[in-house]
Amino acid sequence: MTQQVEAARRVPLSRDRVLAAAVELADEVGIEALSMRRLAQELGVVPMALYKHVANKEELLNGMVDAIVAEIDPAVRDAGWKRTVRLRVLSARRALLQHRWARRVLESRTNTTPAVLGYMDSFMGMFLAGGFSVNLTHHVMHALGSRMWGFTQELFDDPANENFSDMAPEAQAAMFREMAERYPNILKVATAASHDGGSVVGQGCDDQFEFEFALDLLLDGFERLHEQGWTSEKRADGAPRE
Amino acid sequence: MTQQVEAARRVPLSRDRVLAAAVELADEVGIEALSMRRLAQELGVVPMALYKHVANKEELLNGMVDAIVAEIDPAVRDAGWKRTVRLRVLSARRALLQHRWARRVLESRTNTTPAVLGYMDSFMGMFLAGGFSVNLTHHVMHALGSRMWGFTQELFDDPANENFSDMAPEAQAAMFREMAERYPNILKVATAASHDGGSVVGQGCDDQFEFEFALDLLLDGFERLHEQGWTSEKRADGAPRE
DNA sequence: ACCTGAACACCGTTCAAGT
DNA sequence: ACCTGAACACCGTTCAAGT
Repeated sequence: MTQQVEAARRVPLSRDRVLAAAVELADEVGIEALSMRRLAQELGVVPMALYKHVANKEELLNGMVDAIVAEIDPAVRDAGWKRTVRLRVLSARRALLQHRWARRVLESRTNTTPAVLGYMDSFMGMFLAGGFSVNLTHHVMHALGSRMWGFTQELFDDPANENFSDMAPEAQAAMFREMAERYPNILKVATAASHDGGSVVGQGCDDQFEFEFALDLLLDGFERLHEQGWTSEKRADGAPRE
Repeated sequence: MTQQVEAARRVPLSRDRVLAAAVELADEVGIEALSMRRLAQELGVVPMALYKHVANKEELLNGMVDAIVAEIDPAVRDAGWKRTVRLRVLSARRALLQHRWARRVLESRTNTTPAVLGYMDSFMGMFLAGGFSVNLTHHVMHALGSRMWGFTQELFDDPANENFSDMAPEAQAAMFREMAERYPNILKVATAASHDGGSVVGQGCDDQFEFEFALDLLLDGFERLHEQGWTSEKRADGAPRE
């Protein structure tokens, strides 16, 4: 450990080394525990030394996002727009899932970086190459939203009922009764979902399946609109075309 | 101002008063400037006084979310599932848009509160009442994701090009050339979008339109699956039913 | 028993003093 | 000119001392 620090001290700092260490540290201890001070300590330098390579913490986070975006596979060629888009999204999903902090950081970014813009540009290119009109491409990008990054807000991120299995049987029963009374529909859906899944509550959802379910619903919808030649453009008289 | 503080000091603190003040303060100064210390100051009390009404900051944020969720209109009756769901989502959207911090706080919450569970429960109820199977209801809820809260991650939140119009003409032209070279597709889509919109870059997107576009794509998809009697349930031999 | 000021263990970042 | 320790202005929360 001390050896690592010593070795690290010998190699001169660089922006890349700072970013790589930040990604690694966030992977290990979580994004909320990633501070400039802690990162500096990990690199064996004084906190202020970081500020020569990143302007501030905001720029550090931008750089970290770029590093993750770089891990997304390039678009496959000659596969048809639908398959190309689908594969790309699932590749993005894989990259983002490997760094659990990446989703939140990406969402919180307001200044889009070159890497992010580049990804979006190539993404739009897949639709345009597939014959989509510029107009439809625009709306379709909005509809995908953060799904183009391979994620959507999962409403039960880490279900709080992880401790459910640790609870005493009578406490479980009481919670069950309360759920049945106050949230009958949730209970119905949750128990059905875990039917062939895992435990009674929680763990029942296959995130990957749900993600692809929604993705394919949208892609099918896009396909239908594309075939119809749908557009949101107004005609000269101001009435919508459709 | 001092009068307000004086008046506030006279009324005894309560959980509701703390939460209301927190919502108001977040509306005014933004969520990142909302601190326990600042909130206490606004209420004319010592910071530690807050801890008698909320266990910690996390619980304060939970309470704030609940307050916003309470602003969402109840489901309309006898309107058909599609219309009911649509109206509810758009009502949620209105509530969430009135408090720009609410989206981020809602997303960051991991322990779902009773109010949030109640909303989700009534949301599932709309599909079930519309004749959806429990199975389809489950997947459909996942597909809606955060859209059921009336928002989706807008990829250009506050476009950084707000300052674009402030730039010198030659700087604008240079940026334009760089965009054309590095991000040709983004440029194409952006200029087309702002065709009947506003300026050349940015301001071109009607968020409300884009939101409803995606929402309706999904609702139409749900309708189709519902009519087909789609299900993800496995048959006895383990093969998917469809 | 209740209330609260001081203190603790952190932040990101500035700045001036040291080399 | 470069580097960096101390300092500034904050956090959320603990805790003991005061009433």
